[in-house]
This record gives sequence, C-alpha cells and structure tokens, in this order.
Amino acid sequence: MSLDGVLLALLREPGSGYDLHGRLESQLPHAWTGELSQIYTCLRRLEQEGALQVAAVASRSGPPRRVHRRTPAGTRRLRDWVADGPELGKLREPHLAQVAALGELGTAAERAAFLERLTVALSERLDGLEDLEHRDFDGLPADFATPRFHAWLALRIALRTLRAQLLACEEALALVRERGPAAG
Amino acid sequence: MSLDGVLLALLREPGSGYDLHGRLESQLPHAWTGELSQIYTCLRRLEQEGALQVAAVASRSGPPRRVHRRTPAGTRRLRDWVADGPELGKLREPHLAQVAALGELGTAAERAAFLERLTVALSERLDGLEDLEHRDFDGLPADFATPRFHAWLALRIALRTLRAQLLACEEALALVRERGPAAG
DNA sequence: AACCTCATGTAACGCGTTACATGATTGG
DNA sequence: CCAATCATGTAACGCGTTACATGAGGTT
Repeated sequence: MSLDGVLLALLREPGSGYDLHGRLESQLPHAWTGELSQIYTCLRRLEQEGALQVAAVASRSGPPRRVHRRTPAGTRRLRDWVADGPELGKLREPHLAQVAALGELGTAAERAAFLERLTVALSERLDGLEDLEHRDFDGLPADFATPRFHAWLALRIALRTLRAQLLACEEALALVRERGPAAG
Repeated sequence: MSLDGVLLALLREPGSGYDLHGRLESQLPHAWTGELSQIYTCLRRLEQEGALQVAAVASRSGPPRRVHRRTPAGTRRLRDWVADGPELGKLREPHLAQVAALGELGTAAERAAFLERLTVALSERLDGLEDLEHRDFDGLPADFATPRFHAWLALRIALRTLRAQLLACEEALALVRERGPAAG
C-alpha cells in the first residue's frame, strides 16, 4: 500500500499518529490525504510487521502519545518502495469527466458557471501550495541531496502541474464564453 | 459515487457493461480507470435505482448482451452531478511522495534513475493521450456546444496538465544530475 | 489445439471514509 | 462555560481490486 510508504517517509522524525496526520496536511498536501482513523490502523499494521517501534510517552492531555520510529527494517522498506520505481496511482479525475459531460447542461451560462467554479477550486488549492512554498522553502534551498531539497522538488512539480491545469481551465472557460452564446 | 456519473455520461449511446469498459479506456483514459467487475455491479445498482433501463439482446458469442440506456431519471441525475459543481477527487499521487523521499536513496545515480523512470512513465501516458487526440479530434472541432467539443476540452486540459508535469520532472532530473554528483 | 475477443457475472479481501466513543488541557 | 486542540481508538459500511467461473465464436 502506498500509505505505508508515505507514513514511513514522514517518519524521518519520530511521531505519533496525530503528528503524522498533521505532517501529511502541512508537508504533503500535494501528494496524499488521509484520515486519522486510517493512519492509526496503518501504523498498527506497520508495527506488527516490524517496520516501526512504538514508545508510549505521557502527554499533558488525553491518552499517552504513542511515538513511532522506523526500525532498520522500516527504513529498508521505505528505500525499497522508492527504489522499485515510480508508483503512478490509478487516475481518478471526476472533474475532467464532468467537463467532458458539460454538453448535458442546457445553457452556455451553466457550462461557464461550472468552469468558473472549477477555476476557483483549483486556485484555492494552488494558493495552499504557494503558502507552503513560502513557509517552508523561501528561496531555493542551497543544500542539495538533502531531504529538504527533494521535498522542494516534489512541491515544485506539483505547483507546475497545478498551474498548468488552472491555465487550461481558464482557457476552456474563455472558449466556452466566446463560442457558447452563439449556440445558446 | 463518481463512477455513477462517469458511466451515465458514457451512456449517451446505449451499451453493455463490456462496451462501457471499452469506452472508458478509449474515450476517458485521462479521467478514470475501472475494472469490468466494478462496472457490472455499478450498472446493476443504477438499474435498481431507476437510472437505467436494460434490454437483453442476443449476441453471436456467449451470454446475451445486456444493453443499458438512460431513463429520464438517469439523465437528470447526470445533469445534477455536473450542475452540483466540480468534484475534485482526493489526491493520491504516490510518485510525488516518492520524489519527496528520494533522499532515502544512497547515491545520486539512484535518485536520477528514479526520475528517469518517472519521465518515461509519464511520456508513455502522454503518448496515449496524444494518440487519442489525433484519432478522435484531428483538427479542433468546428462544432461547439456539442458533446464532442466538451470531450475535446477535457482532453486538452489533461494534455496540458500532463505535459507540464513531464516538463517539471525533466527539469528535476536535470537538477539532480547537475547538483547530485558533487554531493555524492 | 491454443488463444483471443466477446460477454456475463460472483466471492473474498483490502483500502478508505464516516460515524461513534472517550477524555484532558488550554484559551476565550 | 464553551470551544478548540491534543490524543487515542473501534465499528460499520461502501468502494475497488483480484481472483475465480463460464462459455460461444473466430483466428492461427
């Protein structure tokens, strides 16, 4: 499962399930989203499989923190995941299927409205990534071959991808606006 | 579920489950992938819910074809799906998480090898989409406000997105090659 | 004879989400 | 006092994949 790899990667520094959830949202929002409950079950499995070691640490609030750290086997597993080559997930882009089905809407105004909302949603996502860029990577990292450099690379790829998609949607919107009205 | 919408959209022309599976691969490879078994169960549910009507038609080979067509309720449901606004799926981009974790690999050569394989995989995907473009949409469609026009729009967005991602990966590869060796 | 395409499904399993359940601390 | 944050999990359900089962017709 790819969540295994994602969590092992996030565990460069030890952390609780709750921590990992936060890191996922703050460090890898462009790569993965996951619910807490799923993270907990996944961590339990990784622990049973010997990839993680857990230490209970008292916390100021609620149940004790279960702090996970990678075992050598866990690190090996992470390295294998990456070394085995890129894992392209299955495509799930419902919004593109919707664009293709836009002809089902009766009027050009409705079609334009859909594309407007799409550009807004993509812009918001992009804003989030740009915030992350400025927060964590202000100026390009001079240090290379480090974890931070590669995190920056991944973010850069995501940013360029998203910007291109947003641009393409804006162009689609312009096309629909200019051609649409004539055809009703 | 978004597969509901995808299948309803694909059913602009009536078809069997087997047909739909083929259409998914040939017409919407940039938006969705789905297994036959899942399509069959989904179609059954849509039928029970009154969105589809099914007619059994004898075929030259094997069991009779079950040809599905949208009922008015089905068409309404499709329209509602689109009119409700864009459905951005959850992000699942394991390869970006892998890029971010590239520091786990020991040598710059290994890191470069990963990015090479990634560019190859993305290129192949892009080739497939470009084939589709030339096969189905040679020259931009002069007809607008039609299903074909919107199918072309969706494909165009996917193409631009993918090209940008490929370019960004190639640039990442160049960076790793030029900076990597110095850092071992 | 072997294999591919057409054509249907079921069953088992795993991944993922939603909802539920609990409870301390901190800040307004 | 209320809400948010920190911190853990379980249970039920649905989505999705893989494997299994069947079988006709055409191609090599």
